[in-house]
Amino acid sequence: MRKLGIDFYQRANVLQIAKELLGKVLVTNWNGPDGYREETSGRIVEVEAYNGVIDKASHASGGRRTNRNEIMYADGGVAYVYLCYGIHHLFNVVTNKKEAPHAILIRALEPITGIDVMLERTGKKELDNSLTRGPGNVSKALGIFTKHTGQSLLSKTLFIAEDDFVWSKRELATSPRIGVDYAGADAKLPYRFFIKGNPFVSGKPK
DNA sequence: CTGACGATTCACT
DNA sequence: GTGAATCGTCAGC
Repeated sequence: MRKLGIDFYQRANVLQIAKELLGKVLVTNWNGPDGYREETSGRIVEVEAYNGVIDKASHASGGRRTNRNEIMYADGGVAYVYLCYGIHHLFNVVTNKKEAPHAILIRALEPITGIDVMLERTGKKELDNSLTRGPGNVSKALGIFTKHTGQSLLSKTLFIAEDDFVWSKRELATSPRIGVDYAGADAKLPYRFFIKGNPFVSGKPK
């Protein structure tokens, strides 16, 4: 496993980065209550790209800049985590350089390590598709909260890595983003990328 | 200070 | 398919 470097995140094409994130491994490694590290990780199978100030679906649409989304304007390679519906913590990867507010929402993972810890965090009894299906569930399973916003993705407790795993091209699918109907024409942009047929991908199958 | 609402999820009809 | 949960954020007064 090789941790992705800063250059991966700071490129200008957020759609390209989003596609490349499919198949990578998202890892958290927080200190557990007993002092031991609790590593949890999963392979990324669904993402959505948010393309800066020109993207009406983005929190940074039109150059909108608030205390909440300020971190989107930072140099790429950090986390943007915010609370949605007062319940769900949604985890995003900030990309591009300073002042270019690009972000990629991680929507689903296929669990790899720490499944027992994830079950504990989510209150589930056994592994099924719902454990890391959907952005709210991803954060819950990996123990990601709004307090982690701004944390470097090159840190020891939160990072993304690659191994030698590769998808076949046929498995890559594209669609409009979910839950962004307020964005007018931009709601139709094909900025959601996922692995066709993977059971952890959110939404109805096909 | 106030009110409206959201890049969602889940239980229920 | 419908609706509730739940609270920080933000625009407007």
